[in-house]
Order: sequence, then structure tokens, then C-alpha cells
Amino acid sequence: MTTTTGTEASSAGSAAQRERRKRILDATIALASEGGFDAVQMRTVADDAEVALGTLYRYFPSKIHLLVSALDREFERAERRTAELAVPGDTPHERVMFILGRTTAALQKSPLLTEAMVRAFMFADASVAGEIHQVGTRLITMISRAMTGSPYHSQATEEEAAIVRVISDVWLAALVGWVTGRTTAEDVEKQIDVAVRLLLR
Amino acid sequence: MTTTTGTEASSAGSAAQRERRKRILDATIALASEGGFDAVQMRTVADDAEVALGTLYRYFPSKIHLLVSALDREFERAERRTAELAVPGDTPHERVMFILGRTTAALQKSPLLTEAMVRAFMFADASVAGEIHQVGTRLITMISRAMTGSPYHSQATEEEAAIVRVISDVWLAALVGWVTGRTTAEDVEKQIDVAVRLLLR
DNA sequence: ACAGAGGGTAGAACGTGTTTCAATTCTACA
DNA sequence: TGTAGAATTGAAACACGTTCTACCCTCTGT
Repeated sequence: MTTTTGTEASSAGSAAQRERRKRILDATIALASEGGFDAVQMRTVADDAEVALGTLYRYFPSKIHLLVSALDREFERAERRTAELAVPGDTPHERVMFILGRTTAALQKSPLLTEAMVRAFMFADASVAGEIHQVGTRLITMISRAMTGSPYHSQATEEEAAIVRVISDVWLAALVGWVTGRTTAEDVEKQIDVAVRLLLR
Repeated sequence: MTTTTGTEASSAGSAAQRERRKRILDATIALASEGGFDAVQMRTVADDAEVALGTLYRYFPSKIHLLVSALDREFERAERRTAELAVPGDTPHERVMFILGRTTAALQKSPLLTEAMVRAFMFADASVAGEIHQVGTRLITMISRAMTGSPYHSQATEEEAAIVRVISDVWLAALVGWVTGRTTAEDVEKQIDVAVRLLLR
């Protein structure tokens, strides 16, 4: 098993390899943005990224790995953009809603991309555990930061951690509902707001 | 579009058709129980149910429809078995945990069947909205009954309904984690317990 | 210089979900 | 009873994720 994996995936390997990896993820995101999950076809991704199909599979062992990795990269970028900023809002409720609201709005601007990534995330099986955990951790970190209001990793209590997990569950469920057309965009916001209000009181 | 669909799916059509539908779902559940999502292959289901592949697709337009319909039938049966019984427990928390705990335990007895159904449920796209909604409604009803403690549909308040939805989100998320090997069986129980405690206080 | 190894490429091949179609059987109704 | 239309069948074909094969570069250690 020589495949790059996990945390240091994007920094491992030669410059050419990092470049290939980037091209693959770029192509993935472009295709997903235009046509959603179904439009991300492995042959097309390989062509667009100018790598052979076999190479694509060497970097990402399945379509699901590929899309979840793309999701992780997007999250990582969003994280980096806002890591050192303090979250505005006077109460935990306000701050959490600010963060989730902004993230949700961003996702709703590219519905097809979101559909592709969310469906991959939900369909992932045990073999994608590493990537899934990575994304889950980022999500938890993001919400925790918003709750405490500090950009630094202040140690959360057991109870706070539990609350954060519940919020992330609700957020994902709402997102799935929206992606599959069962729920409107405003409903997502409202569902989260209700959950956060119930939990942070 | 003559396909049987939605609520009255199992009662519509001739006796022979109901019989075919039943055979198909039986075969689906048998295969899923033995080998999970991947073992439910459309050709095999058709063979086992003794219908042609085309007929299978007339009844269920995709593998996902098929599995979600199977999930719905299982839920419906569970519902019927317990519809008129009062839920034991002195507090909403106890009652909700009783119901979810028992259901979770039942699902954990057939891990592969559960894996197949849960993954189909989470992967479903907009075309499965009807079946998904059906299952979601059953789930909500079940939890509501447990919360109020009455077998009858006492009108829930806005707030109660919101709580129920959050609980069902958490339950599904925990189930997904378990199905994909990210979480142990006890964790599922614990996660739900924490969420219910946070919400019902 | 050279052999070997590892990654890359092109393309065929395989498995399974889905579609299609001609032929047959069933069902409802005049 | 006869017949039109719907449902079912069997089998082939298609699409796309995934795997496999044969070959080519480019390094690296001797």
C-alpha cells in the first residue's frame, strides 16, 4: 500500500505528484459543479486531469474516496480562510448559526457540487473511514470554535462535545434532505436553528 | 406511469401482482441479510423472486427504490406489531430510549441487512423522495408515540415535533456510523441517549 | 553504462445496474 | 368467445466503476 492517504496526503510525494493530485481534484470539482454525482465519471476525470485511468485509481482507490477527498479539500480551504478570525456573535447560538449559516449558504451556491460530495459522504463504507473521519473532525472543530467563540482550541467539556456532535448530525441530515430535494434551502437553516436553540439553552 | 407507488403500493394491483411484489421484497431481504448491499444484485433478485429482470424494474425502478421499499416494509411490520401496545417507561426519556433501543437492537441482529437498507436510504436521490418520506414519517410517528407515551396520535406541539426530528436525525447518523464501521454498537445507544437527555430536559 | 524498481500510460476486459425490444401470456371487456 | 391492450418474459445491449495487461520512462545504486 503506497497510496497517499490521510492527513498528509496533499503534502506527500514529489512536486509532480502533488500537481497531479491537484489536477485530479480540480477536475473532480469542476465536473461535480456542472453535473453532480453522476457527472463525475472516472474516465472523464482522468481525461480532464490528463492522467491515465490507472493513475487516477492509484491516487484515489474509488469514486467515493475521490469525492470525499474533494470535500475534505474544500473544507480545509474554508477552514484556512477563516481560522484566525474571531467568530462574530454574542451568544453561542448566534455564533454557531453564523458559521453554519455561512457554510450552508456557500454550499447552496453550488447545489450540484454539494449533491455530489454529500452523497459520496453518506454512501461511504468502512474503506473510506480515514477520509470520513478527517472531514468529521474538521466539522466538529468548526462548530466547537463557533460555540466557544475563540479561534483557539479551548478544551470542550464532555457535554459541549456531545452538543457539537448532535448539531453536526442535524446539519448533515438537513443537508441530505436538501440535496435530495425533500427540503428547501430555508428549511435547512430553520431546522438547524431549532436544533441549536434546543441544545444551547 | 402505471408503476405502483407510494402509500398504497402493497395493496394495489391484482393478487398475482401483490404476490410478485412480496416475492421480490422477500428475495431482496434474504439476499441483503446474507451479503449486504453488494449481494443484492438485480439479476439475482429477479431470479430468486422468479420474475424477469424487466418485471423487477417495472415494480421497482432502481436498486435504491427496491431497498428503501424493503426498509419501509420492515418498518411497517414492526409498527404493526407494536401499534396498540403502550410504551413502557415513566418519562419521555425512558420511553424514547426504550423504543429506539429496541429498534436498534433489532437492526443490529442483522448487520448486513441493516447495512444494505441504511446505505440505500442515505444514497437515495430525489427520485426516491416518496419512499424516503414514507420511511421518515414512520420513524417520526414511532418516536412521537414514545414521547407522548400514548398509542394514539395526540397532537404534538411545534417544539415536540422539532425535538422528534432532531432525535431521528441523530439516530440515523449514529446508525450510519455503525453500519460503516466507524462506531460500535454501544456507541450508537450512548450517542442517542446523550442526545435525548440534552433535548428532553 | 546498466539493471532493476516504481510510477505512469493506453487500452482492453470484466461486473453489475439499467435500458431496450420482440415475442408471449394474461386480463378485461364487448 | 374474441380481441385489444397491458403485463410479463428472455435475452441482448449499454453505461460506467473497477481491474488487468503490456509497455514505457525516469530515477537510483553499483
